[in-house]
Amino acid sequence: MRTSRDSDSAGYHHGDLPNALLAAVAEIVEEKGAANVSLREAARRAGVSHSAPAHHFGDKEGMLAAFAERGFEILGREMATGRDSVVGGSALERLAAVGTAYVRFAVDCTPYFDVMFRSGIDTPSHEHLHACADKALAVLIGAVGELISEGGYTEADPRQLTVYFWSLAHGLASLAVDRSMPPGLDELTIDDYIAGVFGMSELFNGTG
Amino acid sequence: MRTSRDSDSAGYHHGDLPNALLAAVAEIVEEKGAANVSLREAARRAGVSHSAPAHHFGDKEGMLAAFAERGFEILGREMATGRDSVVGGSALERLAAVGTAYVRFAVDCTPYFDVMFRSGIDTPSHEHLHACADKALAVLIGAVGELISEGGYTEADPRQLTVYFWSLAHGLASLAVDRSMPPGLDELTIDDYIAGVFGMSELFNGTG
DNA sequence: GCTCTATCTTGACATTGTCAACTAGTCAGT
DNA sequence: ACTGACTAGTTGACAATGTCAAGATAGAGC
Repeated sequence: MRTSRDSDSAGYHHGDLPNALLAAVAEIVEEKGAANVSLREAARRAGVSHSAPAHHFGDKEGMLAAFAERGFEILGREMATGRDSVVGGSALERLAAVGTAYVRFAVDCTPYFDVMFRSGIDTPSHEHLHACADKALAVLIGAVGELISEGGYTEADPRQLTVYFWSLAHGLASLAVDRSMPPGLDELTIDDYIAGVFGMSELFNGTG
Repeated sequence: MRTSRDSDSAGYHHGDLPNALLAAVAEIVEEKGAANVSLREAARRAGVSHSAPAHHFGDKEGMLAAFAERGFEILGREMATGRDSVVGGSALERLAAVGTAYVRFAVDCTPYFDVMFRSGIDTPSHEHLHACADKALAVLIGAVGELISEGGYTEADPRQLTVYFWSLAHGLASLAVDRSMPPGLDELTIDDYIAGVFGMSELFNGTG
């Protein structure tokens, strides 16, 4: 009978309900914020009954967790792409590119960022989500590792350095996402701040 | 008739309902997370009817905004106290103390931090809240200003430097609050990371 | 006394998350 | 082709929530 769903997608009744639901989630977060996502609204937009989502995601947190997983996959890809786009550069430049990709992801894909980090979802309690998060962050950890081995920061604690860069990227991302800069600070663009913040890191010149 | 409310507090029926409600909010956020705060639950804990909160805070967001205002007041005080606790130190040391207070606030007063930054509340649309936020951040901005004037960073853009330190503090605070450090990173304590992250800043030695 | 106003209560309504029971397609094995 | 099992989705119900309108209550000012 193939309901209203138009075309090709394979599957049983709907076609590909999980994807349709997650697409709806993205819409809703964009329109009304991560706090106002509801299972029923997502179901409505996907054209199914109000309790269909539960069969795929269990409950509301499950749906948000699935959405967040996609976010971490995208984030990981973007960071890797950023890193690889630096050819012939230093380890510090590659690390800055990873950080830049992190912030750009938050700004360009705010719905994902919001659900991943600011929706109150308990990441560690969702096994697969937790693994996705670790996998994405491995890109950043790897870039820090390269900085240590190639950049001569042999005395630095890799954990400290990782948290330093991660904090920098995550903090700037958070500030950029809710554009509530104090007066005077909103004159510069996000890109200015990205360049400025990661440019500061260039003051590290192997003396650490 | 003075209902169940026991003692001294002044006022009409309840005594001091706004304070009682905000105290209830703190409890609820601590127990069930910022996403699970409800007007009715707060009313229940304060011993009033389910729609009493609306008369003080308008709606749910209004209640969270009032709670967040308190958070910004505390945060501002804590940062100022941190700054003033450094006697005879450099501007950079005072700035590091401000940042440390920021992170400690997030860790020690997580309910406030969560509602202020991660509850989906739209700060700019709440005038008084916005002012409170600006006032608190003025402490950080001031400390950056001192760094520039006293520390010899005359070529640095104060906006860039502010966002740099703010990102660092806010990012570490966020990471610390949801303790989802990747494997290996959770061996160090929050205090280790605070010291490490703000210690990196000491690599800035007036050459910027 | 009386009125006025701030404070709080009651009752209602639509929306939500979740659960149990049910229906409808689809496939494997015979 | 028939049966049974399984997957996908529906229907109906329930308690909880945010919000609104209307009423009740208590203190202030006169």
